[in-house]
Amino acid sequence: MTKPRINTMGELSVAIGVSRPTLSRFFQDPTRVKAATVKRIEEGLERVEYVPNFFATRLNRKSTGLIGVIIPYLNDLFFTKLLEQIEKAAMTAGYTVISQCSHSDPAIEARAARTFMSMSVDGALVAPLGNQSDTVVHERLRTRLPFVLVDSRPDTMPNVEYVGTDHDQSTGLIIDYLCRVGEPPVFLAMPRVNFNAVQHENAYCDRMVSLGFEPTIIGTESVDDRGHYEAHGEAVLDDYFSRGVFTDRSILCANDRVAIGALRAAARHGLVPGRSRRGGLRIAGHDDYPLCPFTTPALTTVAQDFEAIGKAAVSRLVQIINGAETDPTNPQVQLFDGVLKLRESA
Amino acid sequence: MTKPRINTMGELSVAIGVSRPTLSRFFQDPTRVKAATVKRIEEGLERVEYVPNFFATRLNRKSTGLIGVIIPYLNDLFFTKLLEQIEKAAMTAGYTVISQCSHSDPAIEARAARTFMSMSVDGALVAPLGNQSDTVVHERLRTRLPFVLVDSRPDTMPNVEYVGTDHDQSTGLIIDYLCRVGEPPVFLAMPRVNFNAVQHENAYCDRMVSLGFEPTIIGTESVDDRGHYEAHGEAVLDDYFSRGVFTDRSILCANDRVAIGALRAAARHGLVPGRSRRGGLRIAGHDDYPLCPFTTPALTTVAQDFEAIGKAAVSRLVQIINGAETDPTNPQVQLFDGVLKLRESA
DNA sequence: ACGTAAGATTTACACGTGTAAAAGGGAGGA
DNA sequence: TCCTCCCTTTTACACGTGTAAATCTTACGT
Repeated sequence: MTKPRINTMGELSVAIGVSRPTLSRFFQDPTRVKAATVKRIEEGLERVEYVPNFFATRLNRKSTGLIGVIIPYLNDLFFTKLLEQIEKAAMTAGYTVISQCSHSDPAIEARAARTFMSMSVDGALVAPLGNQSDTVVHERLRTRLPFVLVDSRPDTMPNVEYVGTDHDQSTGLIIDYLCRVGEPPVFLAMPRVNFNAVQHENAYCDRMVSLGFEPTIIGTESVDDRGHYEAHGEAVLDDYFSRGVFTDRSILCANDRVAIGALRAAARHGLVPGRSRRGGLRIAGHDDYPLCPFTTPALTTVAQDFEAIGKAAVSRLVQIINGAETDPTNPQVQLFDGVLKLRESA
Repeated sequence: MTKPRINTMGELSVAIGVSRPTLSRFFQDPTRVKAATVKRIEEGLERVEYVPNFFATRLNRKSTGLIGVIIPYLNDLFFTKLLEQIEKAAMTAGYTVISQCSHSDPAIEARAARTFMSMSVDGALVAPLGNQSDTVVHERLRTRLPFVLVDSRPDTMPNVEYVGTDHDQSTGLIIDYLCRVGEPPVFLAMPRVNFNAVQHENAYCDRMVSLGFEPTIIGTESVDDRGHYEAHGEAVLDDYFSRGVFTDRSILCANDRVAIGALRAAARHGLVPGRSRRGGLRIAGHDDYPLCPFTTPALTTVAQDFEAIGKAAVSRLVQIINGAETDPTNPQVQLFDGVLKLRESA
């Protein structure tokens, strides 16, 4: 029933009569061993149980086959969806992902970075925490390892490889739509914990101005809330709605989680946002959070292409790992377009 | 600006004039080194940059200080919330968490288990995939390492330590409430991909029978959907509602994600579930998914105590790691009570 | 000045595997 | 039969740290 357990390659080599270095080659790449020997080894492994020691194998290899990934929050489907795509892409590329979460704490983010360095990961993929991120930490990672930023990029680090969404395009897309079909939108911002937050605001202002409208931004005053975006959206709009303000306007939210809070505020005030009633209240989001099709009303938003971003980030990182040149004065930046998701809320 | 980099403890020891074994002790536990020496070492570390090699340190220690955690899905706030609590608890207990996601694939789950064994993690915490989980994999982990199951427990593994929610209690709680205030509920099940699914159904039936009502279960026919619970809930109820069935009943959903789909189905049919209208449609969920307060109407549900479960799981695992006896014929099972969250939908 | 003990150093070996160089073996072709 | 080539084995060393035992240093009390 329970196969005898073997702990070292040495024991294994005497147990199945194949030399240890041959076993070493076998476990790294079976094609480097004669077919007949492969068969003998595999038969041997049927009889005993053995897994090569992870630490011993990585200790001497030139490449550890590891990719480190840092995401800022765990309780946000946006990042988990991104992580999911990254893990899948890395797996097909033959890498093992070590993922760490910052838990919105710069100290933990720094700790994760140190772990990666001490593990000699082949490269690191980082979705930064935001304003609180310790730039020094990222800078150190960048100079030590192949390093690609994902999702958002600090403006203090213009010299970093980056993969994300083209917010000018994606935000422009939904603004154009909103303006085409009804009132130009007010922008419900999120707390400026993130570089994307500012970027969103700017993209909104630029587009509004270029369309000849006056930008109006609300919801920036509320500080922090460490990722409680829904509560933020609800609180801000609840305040305005109860004063009778914005109840018949278009409201573009910084992201879908804020928008979900906004929908909630509308419902509390008996307002039903919808694209059908031209001229009335409309609410739109950004990101295409997985739950958007199931909100009431279903949320109109712009989808980020998680899969493309995840794949591109891994692919670029692997390129750098394999020796692709990177020019700090002119880093490669890949921006993906958003796609309009017309549903009911706007 | 950039401090000189040092790669090995040997080099570091000559650089700051402290012997290598002393440095080794310092990095494991500074209190084992005289205060004056600690100061000297720390001053030295100010001048140069050095991190101990992760693999080399773990290679020889009796304890690696690592805890392996496996969760089935990443795009489910339920599990990420659980993982978050586990990571925090582990961190305060002085352990480093290596988390892996099964991505609903038994092969990946098995691979993660193998990784843990090869990394000699001190213990493993596993939220199993469900029916598709390879029991042999769990069994092997259990016999090799301190091992605790979380969230759900296969009935094929009655001999495992387990921490989760008391579903009889939590489901009973909401059934009692629903029956007390209105019609006895129909149970909208989820695809039986999970042991909890069956357990929920059973808990529902038992309670209904003991209250003298006839249990009615719907939604079991739909297969798989690999975690698309919302779509499942919406599809099932949409079908019933369009035939005019269950439009004025109480509907208890297997979990909140199913319930969110159910709310959506109701909205599509112009139905507004709510506890205010006694005798009308009511919809309730289970788990207290973080978005529940923001659905329209806000979802009445039973909260699982993520924090308690995460802490208890880590704490129990650490006990076992530290030598606590475990009796396979009588494993410790810790079940936490759910808490009723009365909101608007029921 | 001496003895003592706590902490530091030295020495030596261990962990389990990677890897390179040299030596060995077997199958195929002439 | 011999030679050649490919694969395997042998041998030897390396990786960076843990750890135990013995020795040394230092400070302290007398």
